Amino acid sequence: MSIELVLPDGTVTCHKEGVTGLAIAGSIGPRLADAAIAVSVDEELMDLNRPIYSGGQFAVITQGSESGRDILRHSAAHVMAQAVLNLFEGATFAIGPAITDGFYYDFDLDRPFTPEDLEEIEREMDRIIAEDQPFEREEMSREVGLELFRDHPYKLEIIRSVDDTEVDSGDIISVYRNHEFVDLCRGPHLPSTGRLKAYKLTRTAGAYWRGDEKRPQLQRIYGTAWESRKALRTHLHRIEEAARRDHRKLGRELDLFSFPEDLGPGLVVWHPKGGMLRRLVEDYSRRVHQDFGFDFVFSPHLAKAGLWQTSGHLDFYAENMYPALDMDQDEEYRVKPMNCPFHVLIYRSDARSYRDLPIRLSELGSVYRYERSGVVHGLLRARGFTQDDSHTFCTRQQLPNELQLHLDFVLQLLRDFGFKDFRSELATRPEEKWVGEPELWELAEQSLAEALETAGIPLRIAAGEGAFYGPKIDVHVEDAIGRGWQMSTIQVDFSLPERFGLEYVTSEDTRERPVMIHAAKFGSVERFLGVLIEHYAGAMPIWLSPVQATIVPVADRHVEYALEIADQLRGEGLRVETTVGPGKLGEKIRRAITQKVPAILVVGDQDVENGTVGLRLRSQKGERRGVPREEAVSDLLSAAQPPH
RNA sequence: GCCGGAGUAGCUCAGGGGUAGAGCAGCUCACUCGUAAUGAGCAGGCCAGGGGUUCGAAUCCCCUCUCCGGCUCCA
Repeated sequence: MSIELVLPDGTVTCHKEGVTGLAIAGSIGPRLADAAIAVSVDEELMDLNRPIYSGGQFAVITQGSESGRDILRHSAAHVMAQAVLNLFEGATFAIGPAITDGFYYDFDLDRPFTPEDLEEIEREMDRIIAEDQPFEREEMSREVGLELFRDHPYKLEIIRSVDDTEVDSGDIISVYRNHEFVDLCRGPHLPSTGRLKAYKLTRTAGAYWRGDEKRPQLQRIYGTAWESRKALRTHLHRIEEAARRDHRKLGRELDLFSFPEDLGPGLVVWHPKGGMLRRLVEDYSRRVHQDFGFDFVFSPHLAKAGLWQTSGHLDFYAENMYPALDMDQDEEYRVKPMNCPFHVLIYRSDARSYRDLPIRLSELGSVYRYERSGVVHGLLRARGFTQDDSHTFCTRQQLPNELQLHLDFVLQLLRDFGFKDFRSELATRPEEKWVGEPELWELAEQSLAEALETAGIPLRIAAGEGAFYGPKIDVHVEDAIGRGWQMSTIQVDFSLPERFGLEYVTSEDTRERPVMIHAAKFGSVERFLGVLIEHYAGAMPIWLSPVQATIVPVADRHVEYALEIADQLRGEGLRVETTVGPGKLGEKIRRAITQKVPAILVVGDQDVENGTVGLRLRSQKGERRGVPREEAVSDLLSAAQPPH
């Protein structure tokens, strides 16, 4: 019997049944065979040496590809587990997948791993790799598997939970064996351990079995593995680069903000430079909200517990809320974790007609959420933060247009701050618990999907992952070093209008419920600034720089001229500082550069005489001498224009 | 909250049972200088907080707090 395999370029090839992926790769080209890690037939990944019995779409998975790396990392995880079981008496192993940029494996043993343990494990891994042990796939019945792993309770649990449909023939599980080591595994794997060229164990951590804190805590070891030493080095450099950009470090170095211990975890104070940066971002937000037809409202930080009862937050959000405050007798108050109930009350403060809709209420609203002590992380995860929040109330007919408008808004905003690559996630109606009408859900989901398609934003549909009260989209950006961040969120809500009994009068003089759209464009102002600082590595675009230009006089006799130029720039609305006082020229310039000031103007004898400046811009290499003063001013002014 | 690591001057870090050190930053003085650190001097610490062991604790032990890396959750 022969089988037909279709190559990615459309070529149809014929092979004997039972041919291996490696043989096919070899028949295409020897270099391909060298780079091959696995193959796929109709999307099903298979080991290189596994016989193929059915035809279909055929592809070779090579080592530099993402799925090739996944396989490599998964094999690295196996080798690490093998090393750990060899070295640690009584250790048992749980689960060890490939993850973004690396892999981990969870173990249960009577003590945590130490940094020295990692070195020893690496040595044992090196030995296993040097032996070039082949990975051999073996299939067996569930019963045989249960017997094989009788000493490893986590494996038993996995075997019992394996879905019948996962392996074609129902009751069959697969394991991979290399020398003395055997692990339950779907595969595929590298042909042999010797193919692991570059890996590194990076850190240890505690992790709950199946991510459930009620279950045993295991000891996790993280590692990373790459197809070459060079790729590994590049990755380690990227990690260093990320550390260099850490907004907490830059926040201190650039004197933007701090987290004083006396305040408490997750609470930030903004220093003058950071305050300026934040104000610029917020001013931008207000401007664009106005452009898009939003109205501005304000609300307090507290409300009676009853409001949170009506809104439902005390039912499904209580664990993130701060405990009740006793203010007046018998009356409890709660600090707000969200702004929506306040905006709902504003809507409800008057009888609304269809002529009033849509009503778009916006607020830079500070909220407080109780985050567990282990999760706070600088500006990215704080306990007190400010949302550029809005709540739009519209008719169901207006919903598609409104969603389009919100998405346009979000994309303009993210683009204006220098983000170029977006993707988005659409969370649709959950299977079980949900409110509203199915047609409305569908309309909302469709409008969101269409809006994203029109905008050309890659979309992942998270089927059934929506909240019970409505579908939502999250917009993620990719930063300058390729990390993804979730920023904006647009959320449709069929529940709150119901809970608060919101209505409007239609043109037929009947009553209808409005639909509500929650939208946070930055997500949180703090978090957005944190991401922005990391994206730009602290070197903000000139329109956002707290100090846009530093004027440096060469000697004391040039101070007067320097101040004159500073005044002129300030008069044009630029943010300028002048370095008078002691210190050499080089030192002052160095300071301005390390403080990431985008423009440095040096003035000396020749400049005073000719009415010029020396201009050093962050965006250009080196400096320009003798630039006419007016030219420098107008250059700076045009460079400092905000995008909107 | 849980697991690991760590808290020494404003910052970055050394020291590790015998009464605290460096570099940078700060202050003073001198130098007045043309594009990434001039030199000298001065000042600065309840060694996170509390308890214990000891003749003696920054150092060893216990508890608490905070930070870092994860788990979980999310903006």
